[in-house]
Amino acid sequence: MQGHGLNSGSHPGDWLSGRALASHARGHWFEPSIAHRTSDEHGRRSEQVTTTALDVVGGDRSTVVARINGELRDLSTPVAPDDVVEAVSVDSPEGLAVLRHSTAHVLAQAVQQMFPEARLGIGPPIKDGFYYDFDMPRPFTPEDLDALEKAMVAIIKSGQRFERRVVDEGDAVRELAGEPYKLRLIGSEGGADVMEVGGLELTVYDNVDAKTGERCWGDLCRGPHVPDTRYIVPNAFKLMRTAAAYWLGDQRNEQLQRVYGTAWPSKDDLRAHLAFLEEAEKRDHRRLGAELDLFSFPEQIGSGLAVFHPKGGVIRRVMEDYSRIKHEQGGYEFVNSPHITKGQLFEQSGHLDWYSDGMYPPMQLDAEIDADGTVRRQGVDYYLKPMNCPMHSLIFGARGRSYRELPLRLFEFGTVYRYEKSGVVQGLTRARGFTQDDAHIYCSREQMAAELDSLLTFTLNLLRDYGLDDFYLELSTRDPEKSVGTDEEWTEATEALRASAEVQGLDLVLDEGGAAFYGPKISVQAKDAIGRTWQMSTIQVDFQTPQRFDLEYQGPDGTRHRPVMIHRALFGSIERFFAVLLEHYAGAYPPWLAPVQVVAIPVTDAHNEYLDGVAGRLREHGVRVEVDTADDRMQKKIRTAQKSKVPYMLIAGDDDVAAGAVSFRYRDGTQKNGVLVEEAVTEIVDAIAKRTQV
RNA sequence: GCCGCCUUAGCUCAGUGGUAGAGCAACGCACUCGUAAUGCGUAGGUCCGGGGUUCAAGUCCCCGAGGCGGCUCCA
Repeated sequence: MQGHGLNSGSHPGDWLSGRALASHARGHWFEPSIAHRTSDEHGRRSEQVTTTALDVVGGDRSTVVARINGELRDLSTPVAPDDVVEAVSVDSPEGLAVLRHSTAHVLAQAVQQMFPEARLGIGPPIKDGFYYDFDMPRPFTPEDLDALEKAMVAIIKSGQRFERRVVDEGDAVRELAGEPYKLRLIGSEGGADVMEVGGLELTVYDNVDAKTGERCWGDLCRGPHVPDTRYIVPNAFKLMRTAAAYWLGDQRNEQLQRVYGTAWPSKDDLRAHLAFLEEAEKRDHRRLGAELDLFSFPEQIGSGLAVFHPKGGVIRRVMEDYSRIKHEQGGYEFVNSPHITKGQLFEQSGHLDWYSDGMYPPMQLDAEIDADGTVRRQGVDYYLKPMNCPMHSLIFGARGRSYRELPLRLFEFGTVYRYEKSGVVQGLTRARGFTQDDAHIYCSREQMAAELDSLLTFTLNLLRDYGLDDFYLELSTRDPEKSVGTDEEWTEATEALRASAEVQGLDLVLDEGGAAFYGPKISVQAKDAIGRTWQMSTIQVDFQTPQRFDLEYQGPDGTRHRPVMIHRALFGSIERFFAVLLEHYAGAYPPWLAPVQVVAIPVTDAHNEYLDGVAGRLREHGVRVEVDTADDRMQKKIRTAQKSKVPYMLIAGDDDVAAGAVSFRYRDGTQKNGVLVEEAVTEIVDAIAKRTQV
């Protein structure tokens, strides 16, 4: 009972502000019939009938809040005759967020029941659920989560009402004397973003026992909430994990203990969500990488540094080969640059000043120091390169350049090393050594728009060739605080990017102020087979590097001009793209990418020789084929091949040998028997050439 | 980097402070079989590394490495 809290509500951007929030709400124009305005100037309840939003749109428990004149409000909100009242369903994004937010309150109440010393942080709804932060005497354990879930169910079943109460700042401060973090929210800390009190008033949501009317708990919160805790379905929420999190997301602040939960309108929805998580886990590239023998991270090499095994190496090589061909056709020229460089290069580029924390520390060479510590000869620092752009810029500047050479497109599979902080390294998606499919395009200001336009088309087509086809684009614009260059340059580049994006007819999301210091950026976001979004390609305009490297070309008028530089990586990094494709396909690659495209399975070892011949025919066409001559039964070989996710199994027994045929078994278990060898070869070679999935 | 958890055979995992286990994979032998596991056998271990407590440590404590989940970060 001692816990009074403020809830700052949600982080902006996590919900409600997302694009294209389809509303399931129905609109109602309230017709005044029996209602009377009831509030007197002292706010006392009168005996008159109060008409609330619930009266207008409620009754159905799937309606959790109302939108009154466009604002989300509690169902208990009184409405006036000319108010426009819409029901907001728990199935809508807004309604679901309210359900999750209310569930977060129940969690916080349960935590303070079990741990009276716990102090409240913030507890917003997020994608798929909610979290709540607590200052705890000790971290939560998995057993705590079980116990908290049970306590939450008890709270839910007791049917506490969420009651909104407006408080003035003085009352709020008194009421929340025991909640230091909430007090800090009431003060200026965190700003309006976190306060979320509508900018006008502070409100507390009290949890009131349905039977006794006793106030059980409360939290300062903008709301709105579901009418009572029974709107939360006891078996449709689950506490997922605990983690530490910095107060207000700032590394300099205290670390609080965060509990993540998920909550849904129904048990089936929860079950579907858990099934999705299970599917995602099955596809996890770290798991599949080991299962399919594609790559590993030997501890002896170091964190975040992968080795690719033969099967992973094949996939990687095919990915690179295809990309090379496309880049060659796209007018790129291929360059190479070393992995290490003197630090001076990164001083010139500016990276050493800004990003040295993210670089491996230098190797000092050639220094001579006496026994007494006197430096006899100054050494030179060499660094592993964390990016390729300075090297490409040196190539551009290696000789005088003509406008006739532009756009000059320099491409390299450039391996870079970044000293990622230990806690962020994650499989192939966040490694310390990785290879970018990196290119830098040097062009004139006049060429920039057309170049960006064709580049974006090139990018999307390449991604489509690898099997990704559901995209949206994100445009990151200038942060005036952290950027260089003139307004004119930025506007021109940003508009060129925007225009090129619009040509594609894809959704374009604005990432205000998200650009790097040197220029605006477009990134391609791709959805994978189970609907997860990955940031793939990035295209950045850079005015800064050409200046730092004093890059020039001679124009048709004979004067020197500064080129514009476009950075672009389509895979981002090969390793990361490898991981995305692996998860996208769940290891069941289309034939052109599959490390082993065909496994030939003899019914008995008497048919080995025949299948060796078939395999030979396939190899003539460059097909990656293996004959399984192991001392196993045929069924076992099928199982083995199936588990390795090979696209084609070719089986042959006496019947096939007699007919000069083979029998197909596909990954989905279907079969096609008695196919003449030549037809089988054609089918397989054809699918590989066309890069189709089977 | 910060917080929490984890690390036992190639993989997935059991294992009360008292002599290290299983399944799969590998290898050998037998079996010769028509669309997801034939049988029998063999081998495989610095219990992540180092230090400590203890008569005794895979097990308890400390330090380090690596991993996982988050936070912060991601040129």
